[in-house]
Amino acid sequence: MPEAREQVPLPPGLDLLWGRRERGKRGPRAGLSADAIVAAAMRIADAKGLEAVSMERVAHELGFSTMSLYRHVASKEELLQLMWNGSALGAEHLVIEGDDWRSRLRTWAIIQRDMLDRHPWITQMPMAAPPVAPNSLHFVERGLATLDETGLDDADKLRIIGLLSSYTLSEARMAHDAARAAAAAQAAGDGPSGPPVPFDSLLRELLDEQTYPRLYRIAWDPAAATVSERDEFLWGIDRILDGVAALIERTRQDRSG
Amino acid sequence: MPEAREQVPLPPGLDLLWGRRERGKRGPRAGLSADAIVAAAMRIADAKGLEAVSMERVAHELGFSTMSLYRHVASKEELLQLMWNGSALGAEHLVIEGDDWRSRLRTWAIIQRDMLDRHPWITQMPMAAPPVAPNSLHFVERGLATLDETGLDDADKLRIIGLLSSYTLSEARMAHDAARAAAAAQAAGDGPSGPPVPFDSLLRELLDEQTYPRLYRIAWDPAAATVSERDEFLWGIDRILDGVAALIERTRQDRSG
DNA sequence: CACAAAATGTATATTGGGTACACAGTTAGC
DNA sequence: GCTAACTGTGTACCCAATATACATTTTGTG
Repeated sequence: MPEAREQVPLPPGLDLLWGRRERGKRGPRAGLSADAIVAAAMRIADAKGLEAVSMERVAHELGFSTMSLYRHVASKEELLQLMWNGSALGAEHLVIEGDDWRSRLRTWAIIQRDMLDRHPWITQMPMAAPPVAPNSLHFVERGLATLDETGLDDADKLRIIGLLSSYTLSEARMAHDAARAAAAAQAAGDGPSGPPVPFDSLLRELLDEQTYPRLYRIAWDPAAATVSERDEFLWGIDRILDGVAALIERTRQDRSG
Repeated sequence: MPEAREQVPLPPGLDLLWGRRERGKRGPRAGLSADAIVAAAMRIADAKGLEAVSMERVAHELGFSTMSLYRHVASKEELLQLMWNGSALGAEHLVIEGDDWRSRLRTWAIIQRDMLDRHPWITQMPMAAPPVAPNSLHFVERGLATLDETGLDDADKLRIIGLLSSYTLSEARMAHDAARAAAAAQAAGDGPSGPPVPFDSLLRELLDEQTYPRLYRIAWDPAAATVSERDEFLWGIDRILDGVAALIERTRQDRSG
């Protein structure tokens, strides 16, 4: 792999992402490319989970030898970075409809959540660095755009985007973790000890009333647990949007007052 | 390791956490214990990061052989679960001061953030299952208690706790990732290519005005980046609390109206 | 046009980490 | 004292990432 054109030294992987890694003209035409590798890795991750993504497996999927990947990708960590960026593919052509900032911002958050659900492995990725990938930044840019006519200053807009992203990412992660755990329990439960125990009865089993009075009450409330995870997620988004609305209101009053 | 007492089958690791894994009386007195192993693993993780925690290293730290750990801990994954629970040690004796729900809940969130900062590896942990650990649940219970006199119903209280937790966890994760990346760049920058590039100049380098107009403006704004990460975090907490306040207000009106 | 330089793909080997397994020594209770 | 239930350990195996050296292909240059 040739050195990056001499400029600001980018963190590993970012040079490729931003098109700053040049390939020489000599040598055989490459039968492989970073894009193909990333696509194969994403296919595997979508189908079998992130832990199924090994260099050997990706290479095999493409019909090449394991080591051939290293001619196009510096390390597995870099490959993961590229997968992250790949997951946000299409953010550049994203158009968000909506009359007011609130419905637009809500849609933006939902799109992000859907993206995470489409590629559940994203929430499992060990991220060594803040994701400064082109596609991610496109998506942030679209988020900022939803707040164009709110009168907020730029810093606050960015903070709002960060707030919603943090929450969305975290909720998706928990939901995916739970789904994985359920699937694992399912698989294990096929064994000697019968079917797995659902989460609720687990809590009922473990919580005693003295130590955890409030949780105990919630665990035993028959009305609980009727809300889907997605609705729980949306509930949280709406609370945050309430907070944003308050901020916008206050900002407007400050300005006119 | 003996089988768990016959009851509801718990996910791996939880039986130990909830004191349901019995040890026989015969045999030599154990020189090792799950607690000691977890403590050693946490020491290593605190000092050298989560990736430094290997079974070999933990065992060596304790002066035992690698395989001895497996007499007390079923797998590395279980050890990680136990570490997670260990990080929330002390939640049972937590007392949160404050006159109104808002200041109490704010304090609760800050305590959680401080806990995560004390053990940065928590945010790196691959969590295969929702954390149903005694200490974590204690902490949740304390969070619910801050909302005791708000008139909210239980389900909403739990959602609020989840919302704040999600945000806090996610923010801590990003902050730690960034810190790790900076440290890594520091180490790498000692090499041939000189000192590493700070995050801001990186963005200025990469963003072009046409594609990312809003981000471009923010990146080049001299007034930006003067706020500490902690203040950014608190800003988000306050937005969420605004949203919670709105919900409480609305709930009270619904009830009286 | 020959040939050196620059690439690509691959086989081999090393390293590191998790863990199955068998065995030796130890202790409680019959 | 005998035995079952333990504990700690050495050895072996497997998997995954990746350094290295090599054969092969292409290109630009003298």
